Amino acid sequence: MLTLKYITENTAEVIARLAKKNFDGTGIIAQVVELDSIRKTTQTQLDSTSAEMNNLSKEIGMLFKQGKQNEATAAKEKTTELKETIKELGDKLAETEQKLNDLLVQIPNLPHDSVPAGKHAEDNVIERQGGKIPELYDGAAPHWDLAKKYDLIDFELGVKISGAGFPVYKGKGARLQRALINFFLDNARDAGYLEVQPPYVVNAASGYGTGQLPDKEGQMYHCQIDDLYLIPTAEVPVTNIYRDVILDEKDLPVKNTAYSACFRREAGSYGKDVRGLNRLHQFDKVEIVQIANPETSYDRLTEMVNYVQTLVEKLELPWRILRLCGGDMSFTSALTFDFEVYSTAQERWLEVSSVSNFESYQANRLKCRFKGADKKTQLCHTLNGSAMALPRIVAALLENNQTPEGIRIPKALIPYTGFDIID
RNA sequence: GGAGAGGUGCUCGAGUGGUUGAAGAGGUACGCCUGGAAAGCGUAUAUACGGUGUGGAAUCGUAUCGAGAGUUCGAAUCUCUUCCUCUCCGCCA
Repeated sequence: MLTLKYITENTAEVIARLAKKNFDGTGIIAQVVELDSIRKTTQTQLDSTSAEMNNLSKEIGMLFKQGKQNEATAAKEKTTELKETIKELGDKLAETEQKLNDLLVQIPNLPHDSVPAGKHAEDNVIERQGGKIPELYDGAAPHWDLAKKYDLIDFELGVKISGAGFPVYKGKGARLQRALINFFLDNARDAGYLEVQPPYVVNAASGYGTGQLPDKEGQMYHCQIDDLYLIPTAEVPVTNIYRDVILDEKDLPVKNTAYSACFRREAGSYGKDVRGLNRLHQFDKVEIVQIANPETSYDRLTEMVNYVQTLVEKLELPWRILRLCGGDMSFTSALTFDFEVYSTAQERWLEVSSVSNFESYQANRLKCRFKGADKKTQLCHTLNGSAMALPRIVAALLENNQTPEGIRIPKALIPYTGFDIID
């Protein structure tokens, strides 16, 4: 969330910038400002009353030590009123802070200046593109047909075992998955990311830390008995490594990568968007995360985007990078680039990666800070990106590389698959 | 799952009701000392919020000894709840 201080010191600017995200902040910001001033005066009153109480307690202690029982007992009587005041002020402060927090979590992150205005996906700006869209032979098929033809993925079997959206990968289909995971992890390692294996279930505190809770609770699977959530992305456990942590400035940027299965309930999505591998309840993804110095976080973002670009290039897929407009960006992001690859048989672009700078929005919730030479602690910037999500990559690989003889594997991937064609 | 022990600052470790934000040690930083280094000596070394205040600073108050609630004039110290760790037993990939 945004910091209270920034909001109250830059109200006009905050409201103006929120408008780019199509968020009318006029009312809520006014409420925040008012509650904050109540909070401050209450805090001041509480502090001075507590100070009075502390002094009185010390006096009483001294009096008892000196054996002046009567004076001590007399002094005790004075504390009753103070106690009540402290209780009242404390309750008021807690209540005010709760209200403030409830408001703050409803305010989205401020978009970066370079974010284009716009309301929908059509308003996103194509940053650059590359690769070649192949011409398919007569009789070329969408990936769900190819998956069946070559017995790579069994969607019906997944329905029997779990339900829709939980496919079973088989044979070369399963090996292709494993190859891609290793390919992505090895590349990330070579790019300087430390590989970590995080838990796939997280507690509520972690969900709050990265912003899935409280508003997007319905998107995660919840194990009620243990009050744990299945992760929708490795971003959640990996970023939460740095919750309540004060890093040393010289250790920045922190670069982590992780493979994980991801679980998303995605309630209410039906139709062609969810056909085949386009949208699943469980899928595999390799994530990259950086914790950065605010001064250089946009350099880090560029670095991450360039890195992801090398992946789609090595996979020989037709790709393009979109700079998301204000209306299409996530709640928590300040600037997001989406990667899309072209799915030739479906004749549509598929989102395979989203790389974002959250600036201090997540870090504020996480309390992820760093301390530099000046001894001051300040919030880090957090960034993350998919590098990459497997299902749509697989969809595009199958469709774009199909030939009458079989599906050919891109060169860079062959050392990982151990085969060069699916036939 | 059963029985027991414990959770204190960057680390170790004292502390069973009263100037304890917290002894002592270690680590780290700066200074002194030295031809240089070690040793030695000195100083500093948490976070948040609030007040006063500044060019940067500084300074005062409040809170925090796993978390939450309670007893008390006063709690790291007592009570309750909860989370976690360790040891032994059981179960298990």
